[in-house]
Amino acid sequence: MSPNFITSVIDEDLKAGRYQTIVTRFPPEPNGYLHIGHAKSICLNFGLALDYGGACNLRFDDTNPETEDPEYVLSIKKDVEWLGFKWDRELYASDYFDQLYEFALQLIKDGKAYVDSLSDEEIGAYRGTITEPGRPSPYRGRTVEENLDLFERMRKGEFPNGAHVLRAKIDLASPNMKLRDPVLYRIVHASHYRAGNKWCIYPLYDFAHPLSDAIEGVSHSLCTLEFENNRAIYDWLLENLRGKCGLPESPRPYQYEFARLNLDYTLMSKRKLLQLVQGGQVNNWDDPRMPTLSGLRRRGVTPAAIREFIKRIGVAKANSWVDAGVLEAAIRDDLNFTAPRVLAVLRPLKVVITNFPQGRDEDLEAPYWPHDVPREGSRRLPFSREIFIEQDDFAENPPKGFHRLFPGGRVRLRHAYVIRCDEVLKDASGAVTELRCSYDPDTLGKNPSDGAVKGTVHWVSAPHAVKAEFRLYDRLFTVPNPEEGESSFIEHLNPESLVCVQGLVEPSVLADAPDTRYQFERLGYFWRDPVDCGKEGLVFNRIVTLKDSWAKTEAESQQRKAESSKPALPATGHKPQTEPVLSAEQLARFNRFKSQGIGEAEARVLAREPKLEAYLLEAAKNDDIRGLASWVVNELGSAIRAGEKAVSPSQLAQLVALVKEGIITNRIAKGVLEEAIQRGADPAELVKQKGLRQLSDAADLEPIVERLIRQNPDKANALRGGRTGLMGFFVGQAMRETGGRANAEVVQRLVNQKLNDIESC
RNA sequence: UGGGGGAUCGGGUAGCGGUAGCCCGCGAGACUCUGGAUCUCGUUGCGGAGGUUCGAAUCCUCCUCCCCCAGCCA
Repeated sequence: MSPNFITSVIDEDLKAGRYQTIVTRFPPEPNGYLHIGHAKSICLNFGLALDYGGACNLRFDDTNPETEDPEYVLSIKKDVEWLGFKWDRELYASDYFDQLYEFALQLIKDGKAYVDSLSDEEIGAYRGTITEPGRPSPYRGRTVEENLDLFERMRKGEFPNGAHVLRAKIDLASPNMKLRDPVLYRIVHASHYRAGNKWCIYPLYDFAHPLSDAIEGVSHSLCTLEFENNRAIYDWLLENLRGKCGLPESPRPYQYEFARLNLDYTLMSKRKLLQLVQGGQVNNWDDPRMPTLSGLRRRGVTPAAIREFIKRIGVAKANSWVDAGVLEAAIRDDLNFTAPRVLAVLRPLKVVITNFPQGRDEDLEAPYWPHDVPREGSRRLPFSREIFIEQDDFAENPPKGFHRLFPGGRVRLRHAYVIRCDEVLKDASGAVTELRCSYDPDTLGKNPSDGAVKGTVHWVSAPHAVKAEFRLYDRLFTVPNPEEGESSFIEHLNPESLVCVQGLVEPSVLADAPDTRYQFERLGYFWRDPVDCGKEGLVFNRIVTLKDSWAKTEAESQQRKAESSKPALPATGHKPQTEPVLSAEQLARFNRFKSQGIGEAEARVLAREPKLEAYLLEAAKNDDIRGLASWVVNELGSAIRAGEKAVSPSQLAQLVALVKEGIITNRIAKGVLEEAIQRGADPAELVKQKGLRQLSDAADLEPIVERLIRQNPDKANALRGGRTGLMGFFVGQAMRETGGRANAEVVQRLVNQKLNDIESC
C-alpha cells in the first residue's frame, strides 16, 4: 500500500509502542449489497493488516433489526472472499448485546446516562440547532435508581416503541450536535435475524460501534468522513468505560476518517441502489451495470482489477471524484495479459469472396496472443468463401483517415488474407446488404506484393460461426453526478446502458471453459454471462471496451463543431480581501509594536493576541523586542496559544541571542526550539550539550561543496544552465553532511564560486 | 450562522523547511496483421494575499471556496 495519512499514524503508534500489533475491521451493516466504494474500505482495512502483519476482522454492525437480513450477510461474505481477503474473525455486533447492555448499566450507575421519555419529535426540538444550544429534557435529572429501573423495564418489554430511550448525559450546549446527549438505546419490538426475540431494545451505532471495537481489541478504527463528528462520542464512551466491565484500561482503539469513493457516472448510495433494484431499472443487485461487487463480478471484472483500481486511487481526507476511466484502465490492464484473443462480429455484414472457390474451407492457424503478450497457444480458425465483417468496418463514403474497407479499397482480414471491395449490394431502402470482394491468395502471413494495407479487420466464417447474444454495457447514468441537482437521479439514467445485439463468434470458443475471459479483437473484453449463458444459446457480457482512439478523434471533430458557437464564460470578479478590523486598543498596540520596528504582519498578530504579547514583553525585558517578535509569532505562536509552558520567555531570549552572536544559525535555532518544546528542555542548554555551532568558515565548507559538485556533475551543469531549483539540492546535501550546521549563505556563495571555478578549468 | 473537516497538473494521489514526484488522461513520435498493447518524448499544478527563512506546497496570519453535523439510520 502506498503511504497515506493512516499508515503514518500506524507507523508512529507502532514506533511509540502504543500497540504491539495492529487490528482493523471491516464493519458492514447487512442491509444491502457491497459496492465498489466498500471495496476501498475492504482493501484499506485488510491491506493494512496484511502490510503490517496484523489482523483484520469482518464485523457485521447489525444493530438495526428492521433493515437487516441474513441474505446480505451471505452476499457480503461472498464478496469479501471474492475480492481476495480472509478475515481473522467473523464477528457480529449482535453477539455483544449482553455486554453492551452491561456497559449501558455502568454508564447509568456512573450518572452518565439517563432514560428520557420525550417523544422522537420532542427530543429533536430540545436538541436546539447549530446556532442555538439545546435544552435539558425534563427527565434529565432522574436518579440513578429511577434510570436503572426504567431501563430494566425497557429491556423487559414493558413499553411500546418510542416510549423511552437511553441517552448519554454529555453536553446539551455542545457546538458539536453529536454531543448533545446522543441516544444510546431505543425500543424496537422487532425480531432480530440473529438475536431472535431476546431483545426489544437495540443499541445505536454511536454506542455499539466504539464498544465493539474496544471489545475486539481493534487498534485503528477506520471509517468515512461523515463520521468525523461522531468521533467525539467514540472518545467519550471509551474514556468513560475503559477499565470497566471487562474493558482493558489500555490500549484502546482510535477512530480515523478517510474520504469515501465517488465514481463518475454512477451511484454509491446503498439506498438509491436498492431503489434501482426495486424499481426495476436494473435487473437485480448483480446487474452488470451496477457498481456493486456482485454486479462487477457478473460483468466479468476480476478481483485483481478492482484491487489495482483501489490501489491507484489512493486514500486521503479530501472528498474527491474519481474518473470512471481509472476503473476501466485498471480492468483493461489486468485483462490485457490474461484474456486470449478471438474473433467475434457484433453487427454482421455479409462478405462474399468471389474468387475463393465455392465449398472450400481453409483452416488457418491463429495465435491466441499478440506479439507483445508473452504467452503460447493458438487455435484453428476456419475460413471460407462467405464471411461476416463488422458493419462499422465498411463505409461507402469513408471519412478522412478511415483505415477500413470502402468501395475499391483493401483491408486485411485478421490472421487471414487481404481482400478488395469490388461491389456493394443494397436493398430497396439503400442499406448495404452485402459486399462482393476478391482476395489475394498470396497474402497469408505476408504483405501483398504492391505494399502493405493500412487496416486490419475482424471477421468470422459464415458457415462456421456460432450465434451469440452480446450484451454491451455502458455507464448507468448520463451525468457525472446523478445525485446532484433538483431532479431525481432516476431521470439521469442512461437509456443505452444496456444494448443487446445478436452476432456471431468463431467456433473455437465452444471448447473453452465457461469462465474464460476473452478479448474479442478490436471490440473489447467479454465473458459468458454466468447466469443467462447457455439457457438459450451463448450470451456474452462486454466487460469493458478497448481503448478506441479512432472513435475519439471522430467524436472530437464533431464536438469541435458544436463548441465553436459556445459563448465565452463571464469573467469572475475578484472579491475583496478583508482583514479583521482591530479594536481601538488593539490598534494602539499595533501601532506601538510597529513603532518598535516590528513588521506589520507580526504586529497585527501580537495586537490581537494578548497571550503572545505578554510572552514577547517578558522575553524582551533585556533584549531587543524587534528580533524576538517573529520568533514569538511564527515559531512559538501555536505552543503559547495552547498554553504550553515548555520554553520560557527568557530561554527564548537566550536562544535568539546565540543566533545574533553568530554562534548558531537560524536553522539550528529552529531545530533546537522544536526539540525543546517537545521535551520541555532549555533550548540554549541543548545547544551547549550538543555542541552546536554553525559552520560558516569557508575553509570548512569548501571541501564539502567541491566534492558535491564533482559527485553530481549533471546537477551542477543543470544549475549552471539556469535550473536554480538545484541550488536547494546542493544546500540540502551540505546540510545533511554537516548535521544542519552549515551556514547556508556561505554554502550558496561557495557553490556559485566553485561552479565557475570548475567550469573555467 | 456554531462546530468539525478539506483544498497540490484536466482527474486521483505523494511530498512533513532543501530538484514538486507517481498513476489515469491528454499531445507528438516509434512500432504493429487489433485505430489494442508496448516504447520514447512532451504537457499543464501547490486556492488567494501577506509574513518568517539563505531557501516555503511544507511554518505563521488573514481571506476565499467546498464537504459534514440538528435520525430513536449506519
